[in-house]
Amino acid sequence: MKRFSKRRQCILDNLESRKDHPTADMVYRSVRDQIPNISLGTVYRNLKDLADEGVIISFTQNGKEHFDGNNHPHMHLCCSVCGKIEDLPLNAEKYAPKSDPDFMIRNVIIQGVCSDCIARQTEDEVLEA
Amino acid sequence: MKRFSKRRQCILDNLESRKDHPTADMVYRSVRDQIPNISLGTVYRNLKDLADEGVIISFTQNGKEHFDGNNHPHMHLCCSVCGKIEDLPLNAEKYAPKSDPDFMIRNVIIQGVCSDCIARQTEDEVLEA
DNA sequence: TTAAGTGCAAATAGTTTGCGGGAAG
DNA sequence: CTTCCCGCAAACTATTTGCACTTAA
Repeated sequence: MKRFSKRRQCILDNLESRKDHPTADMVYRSVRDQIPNISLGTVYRNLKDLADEGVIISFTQNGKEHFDGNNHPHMHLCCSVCGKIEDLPLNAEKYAPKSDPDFMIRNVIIQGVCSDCIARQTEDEVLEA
Repeated sequence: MKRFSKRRQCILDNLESRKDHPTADMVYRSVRDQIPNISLGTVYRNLKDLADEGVIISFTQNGKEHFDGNNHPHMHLCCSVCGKIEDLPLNAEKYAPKSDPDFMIRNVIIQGVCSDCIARQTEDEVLEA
């Protein structure tokens, strides 16, 4: 049976209290304030368990796994240039796939380039010319 | 200037001709039929370049990068249990994020559990009880 | 008491990169 | 020629895991 360990609780509290979308390493560094001898492996193990149980959300961006303690249905807008991750409200009906209407949606990720980075890229091209 | 190398062309052709969403290793194994001495590093390099140029799409699922030669706007429905990846039509206008209407959408990923896996999980729970 | 959790360090998996040789323009 | 591309193997990064020891229940 799953236990209610101090570390697990601390990791979950940390994740739920922040509004960014940290990686395992970011959670590790933050949680050491409260539990200085916690190990990175433990952080990875607990985050993985919590994600498998559906308590938290996880998704990969730029080769790194990011975690989100907010498990209300919402979307993630991700800019592949600057790496910014932003929350968006989710209209679940809108996304319900016709091919599998019972598909249980856990997370929706919109990947692309944000308007700031589009502007920056256009500038760069002008400079090159 | 970017060259039009035989390997790059072969990798792109391979990707465009298939309707699955292969990993670098899957492309590598398939492309060796035509170019037996091609190296895995070359496949990685070219896939990365093509993705950076926006010629192909890439996204990470279950810790592995998947590639898609179909760059018409569409979504990916991904089951985190069985790993199935399915294409869905996308109406880009409809999904334009309100917080950044000019955001250039490259890919939309819907993560969750497909109905087959939901059914299988329910079965398992009955067996456990 | 005892099964689950943890720290530590080693192992793994996927991907990237430096370099000398090879090919395209 | 000269610049980019490739094969190869080593390097790197993020993540997982085995084991002896703790801790929650």
